[in-house]
Amino acid sequence: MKGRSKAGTEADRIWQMLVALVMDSRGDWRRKVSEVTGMPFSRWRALKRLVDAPLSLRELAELMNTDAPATTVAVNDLEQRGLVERRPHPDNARAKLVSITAAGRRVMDSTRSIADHAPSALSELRAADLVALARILKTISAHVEK
Amino acid sequence: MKGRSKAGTEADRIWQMLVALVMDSRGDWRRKVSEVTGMPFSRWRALKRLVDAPLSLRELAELMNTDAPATTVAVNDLEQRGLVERRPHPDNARAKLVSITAAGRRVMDSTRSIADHAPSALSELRAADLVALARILKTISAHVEK
DNA sequence: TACAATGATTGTATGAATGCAAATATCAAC
DNA sequence: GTTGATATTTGCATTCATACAATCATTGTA
Repeated sequence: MKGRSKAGTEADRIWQMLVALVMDSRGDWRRKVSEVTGMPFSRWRALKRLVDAPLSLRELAELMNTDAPATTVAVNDLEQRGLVERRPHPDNARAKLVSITAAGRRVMDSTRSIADHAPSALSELRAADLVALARILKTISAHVEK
Repeated sequence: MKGRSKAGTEADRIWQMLVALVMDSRGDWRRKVSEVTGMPFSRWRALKRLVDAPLSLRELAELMNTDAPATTVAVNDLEQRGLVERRPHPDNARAKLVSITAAGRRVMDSTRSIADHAPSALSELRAADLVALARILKTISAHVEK
């Protein structure tokens, strides 16, 4: 369902470089997110998916690549922290819609500015490359948010 | 020590975007590395630091941001798998040098080509942006490897 | 020599991620 | 209305990551 049967598109190779780079030298980012939010990193990941629109637990589970029980536990936790709300699903009495609260948005904002040193290899890029990189990443991020 | 008083903030912000992007949508990469190597992801991370040069346990612990006991456990595991070797430190009888074996290098090679789909936001970038991104990442990676 | 510091190890404890089994309530189809 | 599928929940079991206390040998130094 992705019109892309070849495992090796150019975009995929670039993505692998990105992932390898970040996962290898990601350092303390997870740790810092946990410290700032006071909750496990996985909670932050869940909360992030709810920024744009409410989701059912089923949808959230799918986005997170986990199963329903794990999602229930995560949402329970987030709800007890007052960061999300469970509301009945308008079209389906079985499902529940999970939406982020104002407090939840505040938590997400607080992590947006977490300081993490760029590896020297990045900070020593030519200025033009930095600008280009910033622009490209902005494009990607804007697209991902949707 | 890093000639980076001004460009640092910009580079750091870009780095944060990179990290957030990857950490949020990294999907199954960790999982796949574990599957291919048959060991926890953290072992791969440790092994990666030994590719370039042998390290003492102390040095390895510092690079991984963990403590000595955790490092001992990791090295024990890697040693039992035949991926690293412990040798006496030439200058310090207390320390031991951990070096990667041929089998260890083979494991690292096997993970270099792990397929991971790029998020659609990335594959839909303009061709020129993809090229620029690839070039920039190559520059960064080459620098990091050193 | 005596003593503090270093490097490694063993053991223990805790928090977290992940996956599975089973129960409940609702829906959709027949 | 009975039945099978869907959505959520509870509970459990396993594996990992992480941190800390305590021990032992070695080193450097007073």
